[in-house]
Amino acid sequence: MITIYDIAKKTGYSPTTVSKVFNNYTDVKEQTRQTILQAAKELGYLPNAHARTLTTKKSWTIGVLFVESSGIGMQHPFFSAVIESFKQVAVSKGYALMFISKDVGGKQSGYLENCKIRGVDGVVVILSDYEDPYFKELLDSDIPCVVLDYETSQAHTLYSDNLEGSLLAVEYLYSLGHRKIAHISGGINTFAGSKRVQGYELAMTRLNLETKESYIVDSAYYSIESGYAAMVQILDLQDRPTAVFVAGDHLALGAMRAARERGLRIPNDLSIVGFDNIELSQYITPALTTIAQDTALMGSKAADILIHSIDNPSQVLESAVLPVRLIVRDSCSSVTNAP
Amino acid sequence: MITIYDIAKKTGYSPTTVSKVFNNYTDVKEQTRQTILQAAKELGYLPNAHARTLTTKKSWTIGVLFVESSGIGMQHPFFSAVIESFKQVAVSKGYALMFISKDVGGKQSGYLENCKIRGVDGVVVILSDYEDPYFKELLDSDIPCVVLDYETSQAHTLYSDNLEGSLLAVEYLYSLGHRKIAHISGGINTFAGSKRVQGYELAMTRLNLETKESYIVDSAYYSIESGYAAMVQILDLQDRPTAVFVAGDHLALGAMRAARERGLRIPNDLSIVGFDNIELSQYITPALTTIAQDTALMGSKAADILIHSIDNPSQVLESAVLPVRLIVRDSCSSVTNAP
DNA sequence: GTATAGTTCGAAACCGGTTTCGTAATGAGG
DNA sequence: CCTCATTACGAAACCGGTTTCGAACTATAC
Repeated sequence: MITIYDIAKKTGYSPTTVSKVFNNYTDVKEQTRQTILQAAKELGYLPNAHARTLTTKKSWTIGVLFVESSGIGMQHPFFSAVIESFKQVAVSKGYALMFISKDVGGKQSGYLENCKIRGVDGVVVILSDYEDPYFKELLDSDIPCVVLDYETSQAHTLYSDNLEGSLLAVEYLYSLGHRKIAHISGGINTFAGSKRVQGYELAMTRLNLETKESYIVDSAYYSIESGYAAMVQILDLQDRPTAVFVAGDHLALGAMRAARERGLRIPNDLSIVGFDNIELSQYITPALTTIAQDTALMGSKAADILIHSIDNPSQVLESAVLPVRLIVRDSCSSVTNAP
Repeated sequence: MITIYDIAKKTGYSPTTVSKVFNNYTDVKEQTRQTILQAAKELGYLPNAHARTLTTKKSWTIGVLFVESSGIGMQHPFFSAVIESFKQVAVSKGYALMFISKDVGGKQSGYLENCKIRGVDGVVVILSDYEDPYFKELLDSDIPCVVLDYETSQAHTLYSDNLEGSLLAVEYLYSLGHRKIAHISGGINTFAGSKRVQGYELAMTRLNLETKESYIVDSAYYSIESGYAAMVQILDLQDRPTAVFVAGDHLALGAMRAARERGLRIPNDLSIVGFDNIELSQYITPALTTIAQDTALMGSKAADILIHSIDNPSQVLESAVLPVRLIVRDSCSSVTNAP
């Protein structure tokens, strides 16, 4: 491995001067700078990030804390879309992304511990379970964090306007003539899930619609199976709804399947609105009407906030709620006048 | 930050001895070991990975080189599934994953350069374009690499039996009575794509079926749009096939849409077999019959191979081809006897 | 009591950089 | 020609660990 000492030896300058060249110090003559740069190129010198980090305390590494309960991890389309967008701006600013896990080498140790050992400059957090004590431990620390899809006063936060999304969905169904609108929730124990339920309830009362308790069925996960089970429950109702607002596209997929198996046609017999606008939603039949989150914006904005916070360790916490939009496709129809 | 020097000061032992405790040296008395461990716990000591890496030359970090041409990166379901599985075993063995990018801080520099600067112990590579000169540069280096979905004599490799997959697909269609079977390729410039074409051709000749040139249409990417365009081309053919083996599920999605828009019913008028078994494929209607790769196995095996290669830097290159299997769903039907 | 072997510990060098601070060389001004 | 301010450079300490090697100390054998 070529070090600055090798360059120093070759050029006759000291390691100090060589270091200064790479750090753009002004107190080095232009000519010597060129000489050193030239020698570095000839020798194929590459800086050693670990050595630099050791002295500067800056690793140019951002930790990615990215866990979701079902364990599919990176395969989760929403999560991975956000991280991909995050990564692009982080890389452009010189940071590398490193996955943070709970245990290192088989030994359980916690996220914070890992972050400290690895010396990350900041962490972007995207979890499905924000009750995790190891996550809280990280939050309580002084490592800059931006947490997504969650609300807390302890870190920078960024989330979509889930409430508004629910309003859009329910109002849209209302505008189509639906009055009996049910909701399949994505788990009120999750931040987004609870916001979406809230939004549903708010919309219903605003529209002067009765919010029956039986019309809200809570599914534990955002999985297709959960959606299926939830829809079965709804279809067994005495007073069946004409439309269902489902808190996630995966859930909606399962819900649609359940409806179909019961012989219901979508959208003719039952209208469905999803949430998330995952890639699949446009390719299924009928294409799913859904609420889209701006994952690209969330990722890039998260990176901006985090990096800014790393550069300026001020106390002010930034927080933003991102706009959502309704994407109308084919899974909803006007309610017929026929009984 | 608490260092071993702090522990040394507190316990009265030397930093050397403290270090030895954490590295399980045998020449330290059990009692002093306990004393030091106790002090470490009380002080909240955490090792500094960068300092350790600096001397040991081992970073306990594995680089993830993960790019695909359409730029969706992590959102690619196959890629992300493999990496997720890879990550699990890597983490369990004490490694952290770090994304390797081509440029650092806006400056283009190449993968190899990044790997060296960051001092990764090895790299797992999964690309759609293996012609990238920066990738070749990495291959030529002495950094342990395991490359997925590709074949090369310069690194450990791991890929699915694409050829066999094509055979399975075509033979299945044949068994259903199809004789006019077309193929939408996923780009012969990609490793998997070319293998799948080869497999298609091999199957056709084995079955004594004529392989018309017009029956193979090459699509540049594995995108839905490409599949759509390719299918349009096929449907314009004089002698239209009764079945199409499509080299990717995304392509198949586009192909199915094109067929549907032309008024063809699947599977009644046209049978389709896909490749990859992405999550969507089971939820579309008709559910897609496809060839499944074992992504979990690929990821975990890749990790095993790479880590073994890091631990034993021998010259022998491992290579494995992973089994695929046909997943029969609803997108194929027997060919009718009617003309 | 001495020789020998085994146990336990620490001094010091090293990994590859950064940064402070001092100094020599250079140039400007009078 | 002398003073003073700049400019250009380097010695040395430091970041937080690891590792070699020698020394001191203890235990065992004779």
